[in-house]
Amino acid sequence: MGPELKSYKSNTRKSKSKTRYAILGILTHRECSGYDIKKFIENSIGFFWQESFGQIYPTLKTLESEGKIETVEENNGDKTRLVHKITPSGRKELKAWLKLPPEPEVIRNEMLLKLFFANEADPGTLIANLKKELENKLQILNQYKEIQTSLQNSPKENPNQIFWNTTLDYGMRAIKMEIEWMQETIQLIGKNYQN
Amino acid sequence: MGPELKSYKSNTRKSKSKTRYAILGILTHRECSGYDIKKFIENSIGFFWQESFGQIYPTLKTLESEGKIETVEENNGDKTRLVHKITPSGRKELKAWLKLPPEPEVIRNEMLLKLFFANEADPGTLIANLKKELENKLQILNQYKEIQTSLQNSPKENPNQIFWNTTLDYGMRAIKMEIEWMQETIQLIGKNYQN
DNA sequence: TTGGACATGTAAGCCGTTACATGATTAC
DNA sequence: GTAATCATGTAACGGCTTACATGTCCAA
Repeated sequence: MGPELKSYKSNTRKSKSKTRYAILGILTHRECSGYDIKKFIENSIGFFWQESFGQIYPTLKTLESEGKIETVEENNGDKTRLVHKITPSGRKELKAWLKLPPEPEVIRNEMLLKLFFANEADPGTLIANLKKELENKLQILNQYKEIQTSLQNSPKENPNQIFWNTTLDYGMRAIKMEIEWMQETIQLIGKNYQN
Repeated sequence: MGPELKSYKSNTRKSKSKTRYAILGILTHRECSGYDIKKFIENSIGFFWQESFGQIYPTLKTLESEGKIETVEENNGDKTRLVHKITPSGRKELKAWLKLPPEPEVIRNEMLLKLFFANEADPGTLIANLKKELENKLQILNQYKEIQTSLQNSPKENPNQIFWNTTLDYGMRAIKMEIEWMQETIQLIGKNYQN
């Protein structure tokens, strides 16, 4: 029973997974089931953050065992929902994480990789794929507009509003930049092949 | 010795790793050692693609065993370099991959995740972190200018030039967009806290 | 009655970083 | 002489997607 049994673990977390923080953050907003969390992610932060059930459910178990959340079974009829609430300890951990500067991201953009090597590609397919990609981005822009609506439908006086707006603004700018770049790039490359 | 021994494997590749294509693409440009490949990635496509030695060396072995590249030992003195060349079979696989539309990316932006939950954050730290991030981005913009120089120092008549330029143009636009967004967001949030 | 949404979970297996191991050469 | 760069590799481990498994409720 020496001091090595004390949880010095909490100071030395080397885990890189941020799933727990995404969950804790959502639970500050409202109590949720795992299923709700997935839905919330999809229609609010889905354009810059994704989680699968395979991550969410086990993480919820872990968070409960650590006392960061409290889980209550909610029954109506035969149907069971596990509703999770953040605890003071969980909120503390979230706040501590929010203070840390974000870690550098590993970025992998397959479209750019293909374009970089496009001298080996078939010109017709290249341009067709870029146009397809442009269509995708235009559709995504529409999805953003839906998220915008969904975020603005939250109650007035929502103290999150300014942060949700700036976050979404980032996404809007990013997608618009991509659309402009694609339109110009398709033109430029098309012109290049005509000569 | 039935037909099941034939390499139908090549049609059913389920692997998601694109390391092999990055390597094959680079080897169309020039023959390289694994070390060279890492360097090339760092100072040309590093802003949208990263690979570690732990991926590169084993993938080179695999590619050689599949006949997609040929490896020759180059000795001077005690020093040994393994120089890899792409084979016709390797080039064929690269071309086939280039035809496929890029797969949807999983995007995870920790900065945006933190901003989204920033109502739980300490305002001072939040703004300090955003400013730090802005400094990072300004530095990255400078790195892009170095890559620009490095890419333009390739021999004239480089048929890759147009693709390298458009790729870099994407990066430049992206980073400029981020810088503008950060400057405005820092202002906006700062103003918000004063009231 | 059938499909879709709600709801929770597990397990396999790939992917990729990181740390480790080793050694030569070059520049200061 | 010593630090940085060149050079090649392996192994552990964690992270995450995907597929699978199971069952309810509701609407068309």
